[in-house]
Amino acid sequence: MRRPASTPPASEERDERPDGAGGPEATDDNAANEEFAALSSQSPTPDSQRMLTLFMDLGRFRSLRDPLASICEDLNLTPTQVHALVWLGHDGPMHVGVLAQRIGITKKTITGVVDRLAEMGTVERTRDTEDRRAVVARLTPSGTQLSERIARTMDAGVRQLLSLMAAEDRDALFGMLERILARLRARQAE
Amino acid sequence: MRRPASTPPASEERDERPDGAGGPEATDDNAANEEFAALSSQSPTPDSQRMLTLFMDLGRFRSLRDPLASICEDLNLTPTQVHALVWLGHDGPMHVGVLAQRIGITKKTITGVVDRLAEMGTVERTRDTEDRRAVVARLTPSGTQLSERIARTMDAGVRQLLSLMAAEDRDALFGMLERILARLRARQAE
DNA sequence: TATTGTTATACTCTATAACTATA
DNA sequence: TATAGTTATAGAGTATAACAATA
Repeated sequence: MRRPASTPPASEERDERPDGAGGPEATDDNAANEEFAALSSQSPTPDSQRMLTLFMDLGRFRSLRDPLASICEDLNLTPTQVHALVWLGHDGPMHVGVLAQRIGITKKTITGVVDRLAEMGTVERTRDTEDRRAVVARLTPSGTQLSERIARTMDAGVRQLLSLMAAEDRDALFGMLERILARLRARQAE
Repeated sequence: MRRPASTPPASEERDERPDGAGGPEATDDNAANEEFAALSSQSPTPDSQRMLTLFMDLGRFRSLRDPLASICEDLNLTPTQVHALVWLGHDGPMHVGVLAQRIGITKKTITGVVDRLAEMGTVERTRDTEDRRAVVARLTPSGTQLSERIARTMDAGVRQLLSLMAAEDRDALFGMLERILARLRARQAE
């Protein structure tokens, strides 16, 4: 899964992997990367340690590995497949390269993922008439049905989380997340 | 990765996969499962839909797939390996079965994971003298060093998140998470 | 008999490298 | 030349099934 542990970085020909993959189009995460490098050289703060401890404690109740893992179990899908179906259901048809960005995998990997989704009849490929190099992935009716089922399960998970919170905490959380989002968007616009 | 898509459930002989895997010892997630089944049959609420929209919007900036993905990149480790090292570093030596629970994989899978970690010299196996069936995994000095490096990177990620929030929001979030945790613990104690 | 792990098998995910088609 | 995807190859993750050792 990883490089053979002996291959040198060879940073020239590497496939772009926009991990902090941003807006609908390209993103410049250079600034974000530099910021993170600066942060990495600094020391933990009381706040960051407190937050990490909370995360680990929560991880004892629900695995931190993949929030969508339980959905995969029930529907007999892999995490990657679930993420692909969720994004296609939420945003509609898109280039497979963009889909790869959303999921957080490379363009080489997305080919096989879309292959298998197409084989099971949930996704179909078409060529973009504008740019004939590009391949557009789109949900089939059966895939739409499946993605809606996933969305319902995700919604139930969210309701389970919300049921653990008092009403005022819920409202506070919404405001908090919206402010974080506004910051991210402002930073992206730069 | 999944079952061959044709195998019947055969719910008798299946390996236990405690996805909501709880405390240090066994957990009864029967109650939690029943509650979730009840939630799944209900409809989305304005709150749950608002929350889901926020999640998806955040997912455009940072892939929702695995929060630790970027650490894997840098250190040339897989997500599963990172999670194993994090838990062993945080909680100390433990039975490989417990480690599997923490990560969210089955006991069949943990064997290969620990195999590879042992090959790269970060983890070693010993027998539990109390229960000679059980195998204890423990970090080597080199593994401890690596897990500390991962912890520092995680801390930087947390500081990056906190830097997006106002001081009062940070305090509010801590209180919120602590109350959620208290609820989970109370429910577990039942 | 029940529990803890391991082994064997098969499929999926993933990255690297080399390639094709289009811009 | 640069970009969007695909193909080929190989290592790692994962589940099912069958098994061994211990309780």
